[in-house]
Amino acid sequence: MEKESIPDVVIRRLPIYLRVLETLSEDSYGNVISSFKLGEKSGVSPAQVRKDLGIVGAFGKQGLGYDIAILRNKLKHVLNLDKEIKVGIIGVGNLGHAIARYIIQRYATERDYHLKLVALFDSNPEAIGELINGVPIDHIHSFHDKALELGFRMVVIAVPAEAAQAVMDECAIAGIEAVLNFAPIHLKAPKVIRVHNTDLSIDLMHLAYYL
Amino acid sequence: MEKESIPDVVIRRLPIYLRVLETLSEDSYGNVISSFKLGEKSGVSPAQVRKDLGIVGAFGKQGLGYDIAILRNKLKHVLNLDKEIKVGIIGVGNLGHAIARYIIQRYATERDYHLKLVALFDSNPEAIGELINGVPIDHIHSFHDKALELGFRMVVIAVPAEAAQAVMDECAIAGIEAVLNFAPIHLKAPKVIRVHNTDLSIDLMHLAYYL
DNA sequence: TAGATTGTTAATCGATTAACAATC
DNA sequence: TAGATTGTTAATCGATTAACAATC
Repeated sequence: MEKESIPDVVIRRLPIYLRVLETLSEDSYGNVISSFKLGEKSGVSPAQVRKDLGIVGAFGKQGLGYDIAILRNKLKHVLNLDKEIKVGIIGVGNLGHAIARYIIQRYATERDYHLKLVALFDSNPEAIGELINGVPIDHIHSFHDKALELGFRMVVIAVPAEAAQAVMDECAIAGIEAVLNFAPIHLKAPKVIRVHNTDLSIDLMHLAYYL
Repeated sequence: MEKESIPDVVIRRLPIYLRVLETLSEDSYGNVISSFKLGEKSGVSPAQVRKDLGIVGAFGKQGLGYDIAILRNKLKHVLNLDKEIKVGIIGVGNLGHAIARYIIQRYATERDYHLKLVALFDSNPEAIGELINGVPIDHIHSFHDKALELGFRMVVIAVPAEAAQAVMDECAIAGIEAVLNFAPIHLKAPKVIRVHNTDLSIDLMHLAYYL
């Protein structure tokens, strides 16, 4: 249960399990799912599922499986998703726009979706003030103030590669703790910030190998 | 050099190395980069870089490092990126739109960007016929015909979760070989199709653990 | 009870790191 | 030559899989 004791590979699979459980949740209380079925719907082996769940302290019943509602709550708790998580987006171009709308829409339509978009930033003066589903675009200069005012600690970076390191440096100063980086560049960050990267082109190039 | 002999973890890092080399390429021929510098700019250890490059058959010179132009070409060749790769997108909502524009824009502005968007598909009759930077949106019903006609073997799925498995089944029938899936669901596919998944919500939930 | 499925251990497999002789 | 950096091996580390006793 200690932070350091759960390997990142395991943490990475928890949201996948959670996603499966969420699609099952209508008919849930008292209901049960086996590691076989959960694994099948997650693309993970049954043994792996049981190992992962054991590691995070989620246990089932022999002969039956895991109680869906209990498991769902447990996974949410481990992932910090039992409280609302505020997110800011820096860079509101094509991709930033799409990401913003995606998060806002899921928050609006799914009870129990705990990611809330609270701020948008861009450097283009033309864009400042524009509302995306009610959330205004602020100038990047006000990032530090807004971060403190609104209290978000998670940020999505969707600016061009050239601007990304400067943005990351700003994040570090503002005390941001987690960054999802869509800019196609490896960012330097203090160790206290957790950075994950995702890059469409890299994914496509990776796939190209298998053609 | 045999397909089966290069582990996927290694393949996954090659586009990252390539991305770094690309930013260096202006002043390249005859120029050289060490595993230390390449590793630093990639977020990978120097030992790892040397191991990876050795595995794919890219070699440097002791005391100097790797010739940038030669290494770039080698990596492109290994990744199949020395030929043009045609890509289709299924699902042209927010995300599909953004992905389409991103690929088209990079293809238009970067010499040496070998991913070419050749087709877009959606099921919404309102969208059919619309052009995105010159590429028309076709009805999903014509997917099979268009895939054969245009000859693309790589597809991005950006439809809602409910529609994704049916789309994947269509891909299998049409002989698609590589799929990048943005739908938040684990898709079943024949083993001959390589499927990679990317899901914004899962990335954010993963990060939430570290808050 | 009989059948099913867990939780956990041990075995296997694979990836990363360290180290250094070779050599440019 | 002296300094730098590769290529590769061996050691370490960590993750996955198999198997099965425990037990619902």
